Amino acid sequence: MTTPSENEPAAPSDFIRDVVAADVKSGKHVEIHTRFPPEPNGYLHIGHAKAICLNFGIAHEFGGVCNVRMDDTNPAKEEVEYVDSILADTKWLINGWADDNLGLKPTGKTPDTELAGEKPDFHLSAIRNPKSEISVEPFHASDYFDQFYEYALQLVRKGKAYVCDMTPEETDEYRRLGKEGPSRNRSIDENLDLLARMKAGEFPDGARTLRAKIDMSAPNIWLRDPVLYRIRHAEHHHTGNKWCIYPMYDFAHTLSDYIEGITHSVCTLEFEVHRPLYDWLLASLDLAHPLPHQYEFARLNITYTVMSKRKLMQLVNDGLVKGWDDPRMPTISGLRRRGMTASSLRSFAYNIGITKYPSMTDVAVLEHTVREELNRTAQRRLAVLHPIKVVITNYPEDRVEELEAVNNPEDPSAGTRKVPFSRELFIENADFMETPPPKYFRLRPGGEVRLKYAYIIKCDEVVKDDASKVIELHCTADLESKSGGSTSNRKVKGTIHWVSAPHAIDAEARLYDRLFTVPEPDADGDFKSFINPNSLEVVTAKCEPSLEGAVPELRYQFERLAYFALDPDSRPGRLVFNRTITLKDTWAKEAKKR
RNA sequence: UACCCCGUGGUGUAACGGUAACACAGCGCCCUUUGGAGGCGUUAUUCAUGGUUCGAAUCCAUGCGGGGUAGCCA
Repeated sequence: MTTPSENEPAAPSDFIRDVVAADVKSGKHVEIHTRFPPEPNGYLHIGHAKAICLNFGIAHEFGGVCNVRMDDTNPAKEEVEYVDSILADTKWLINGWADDNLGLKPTGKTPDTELAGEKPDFHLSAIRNPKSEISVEPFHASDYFDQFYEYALQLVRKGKAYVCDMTPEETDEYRRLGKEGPSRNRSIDENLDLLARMKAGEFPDGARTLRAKIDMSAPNIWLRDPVLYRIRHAEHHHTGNKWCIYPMYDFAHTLSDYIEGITHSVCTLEFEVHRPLYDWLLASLDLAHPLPHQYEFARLNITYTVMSKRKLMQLVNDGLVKGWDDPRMPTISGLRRRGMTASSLRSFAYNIGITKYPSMTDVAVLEHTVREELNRTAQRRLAVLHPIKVVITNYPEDRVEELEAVNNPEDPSAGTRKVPFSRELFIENADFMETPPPKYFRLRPGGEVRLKYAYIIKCDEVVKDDASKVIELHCTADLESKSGGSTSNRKVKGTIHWVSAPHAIDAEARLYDRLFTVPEPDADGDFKSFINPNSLEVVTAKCEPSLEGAVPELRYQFERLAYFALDPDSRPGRLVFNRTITLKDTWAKEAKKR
């Protein structure tokens, strides 16, 4: 019997949570409000999972809210398919943990105008744990386009923004040189007029921009009059053809945080140099306090994989994997299909911590976290991946025994099940060696091994085909050695798994391995040249009959082999299992030494 | 090149001016009807130099190393 609190790992501590805790203690914020703001231009990956666990973790631990927000200000790259997958993956990851802290909004809802002090202001509050009868959706930066435009006008009127006529190339050069451009000192009226005409669609793409007027000689590039709006005559997945000018990240992101009442805006390190601009925007507009503050942490890197959305998209588009949710992908949907649970991903996120050091996490940490949970929870089953036939010559042909097998030795409440035993069996090909090396204690000619839950058998005869390939083993069982019996105490060194041949059911087993052969595939050269050619092996497994009732919710340990999860490709009578992760195999290490 | 950030065992993190610790990985042993799990043990750490201090991983300076930014991407 476990209580919910026991299911949750102890809340971690890090420099960002320290700040939040201090802000709560000082009364700076009444309610903590974070946000998870992905751009819908790809699927979420395990790096996003780190960000989700951080942002939702903070909301959860401090009784606050975390908004899911589509940062959709670039119509050229974004699609609804991604919006849908992002929400689904996020919900899956926080399910049963931080559902109550998920901030969404009623479908179609946009900000309300309120009076903040003497000035009009815009707010959009989150509803958490929305009632099922109302339709909800994630927040969208594109829902604030009207407000953004109002704020842009405010900046222009204050003389803090101007319409710039330079080409992209000129803009780059002037910024590099720290030189002021010719349009910089236009009158406010002219800027207002030009901005209105930009919005009205009078100019082609790229003809003009709206720029913040800050300081072209600032040491920080992002303070050298950054672009706030650009002209893009493009249809937007959420706002259609309403706009032909679109706000840039810094402008939209900062004000989205403000509009949603975000208290702690947590992002990755590459935005660190943008923080002065974030603060400048908030300070330059007349906004009600308290204002949000930005904090940065290091993004996740893991060995033997790649993490950037661009590279993941290449793998998909080049057909190197079967889709965004291919179980070899580090995407949330891929890891889920692989059989990793949301709770183990959360544990992983807690284990790796939050710092500003650009680290490379050993994939072994992820694998360990997954094994740790699966060892506690997975149902044990007998299945043979690479079968070889065994005939128990002294066992009657028509006899079948139902043997009792333990479902989970780590959890007695998981109970037991019956497994049929008969004269003809399959065992794992690797569990027999004709001329074994030292320290090999499985089956060999003349040798003995225990069949788990059954008898000790002795290999009498090795049957080979014309090509000298071993195709069958003839063995005799010590009928007195049956597991659980009064004379079952005989010890032999090895115990192997098996499946009764006439009772076995076939299942497709997809044996996944690391996608890349090197720890840092994107360190140098073309990452695609390091693809592991053996990242997927498909075999027909011989499974104990109880696996017929396998369900996608459960995880299975095929004893002595690996953890498996049912794949969505499964159909009645045609099971497909994905290998989530192998058991740690110390024999493999022993064998490797020789 | 300029600006910003970061340097603690092999890897990832903790220690918040007071005995450098935890996890993973590695190695060894024990146990085992999963060569799994578990138990026990073990190897190995503050980038460098100087300064402040009774005392520095922690504060300061310089150097070195790594990362980020320099899109009308986010």
